[in-house]
Amino acid sequence: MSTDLTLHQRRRPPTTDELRGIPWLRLLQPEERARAAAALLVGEAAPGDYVCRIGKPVTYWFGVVEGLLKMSADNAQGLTMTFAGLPPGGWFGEGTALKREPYRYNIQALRKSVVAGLPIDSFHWLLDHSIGFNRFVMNQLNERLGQFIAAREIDRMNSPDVRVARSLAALFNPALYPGVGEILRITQQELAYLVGLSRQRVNEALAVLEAQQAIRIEYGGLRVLNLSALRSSVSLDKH
DNA sequence: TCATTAAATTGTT
DNA sequence: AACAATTTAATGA
Repeated sequence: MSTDLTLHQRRRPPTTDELRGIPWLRLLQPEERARAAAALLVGEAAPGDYVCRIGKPVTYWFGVVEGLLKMSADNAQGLTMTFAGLPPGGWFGEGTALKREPYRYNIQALRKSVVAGLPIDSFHWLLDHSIGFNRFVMNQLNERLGQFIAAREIDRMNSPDVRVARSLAALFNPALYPGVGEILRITQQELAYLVGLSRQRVNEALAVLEAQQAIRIEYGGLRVLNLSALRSSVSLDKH
């Protein structure tokens, strides 16, 4: 199924097109930006590949340029809990990078993805020198906190329709994932892996959400019509 | 550019 | 889990 850390083998400098998709670069001063861009590396991750694993030392601050990743951890009972899906424009690992601690979760590619990495020394240099960068990281930490709390709630909910709705709302968070836009590129199979349901149940849940005018199903993805409806979605199950 | 074919994704049982 | 239907991507004239 998967091998380890192939990202760390074939890596290359990012193209200008890829740099455009990195949301925090435009918050930097020109000199800061030049320095960051020179340090950035990108690599490919095949489906099932781990970008980082629990316990490994932090070497990079990672971001998704293209594709889709899954952030998860195993709890004491050995069950896997998915915290978040990471669409393009999403950056993660700042908490552990800040403290130079080992990773606290696994990041795995759900499909062929392009992942960017900022070496941890450059990460700290930017923290020490750039106000814009600090703002971005602070906002990122704040939003992520809310997302972790939401993930725990989602995990406890038993209604599949609601789980799918909330997970979609999290994936669509414009503060964390400015690269997503109004169309979210995700297949129903990928969403099923993310939420922990079967594909046919996800398919059914999406149909319900479409009937509620919250989304529109499209081939290979979906369009979010009403984000707040997804967030506040409540179970309509019969007793 | 168009037509054909393969591959991916979705809808249903 | 399996199957058919649909959409997209790739190929070559």
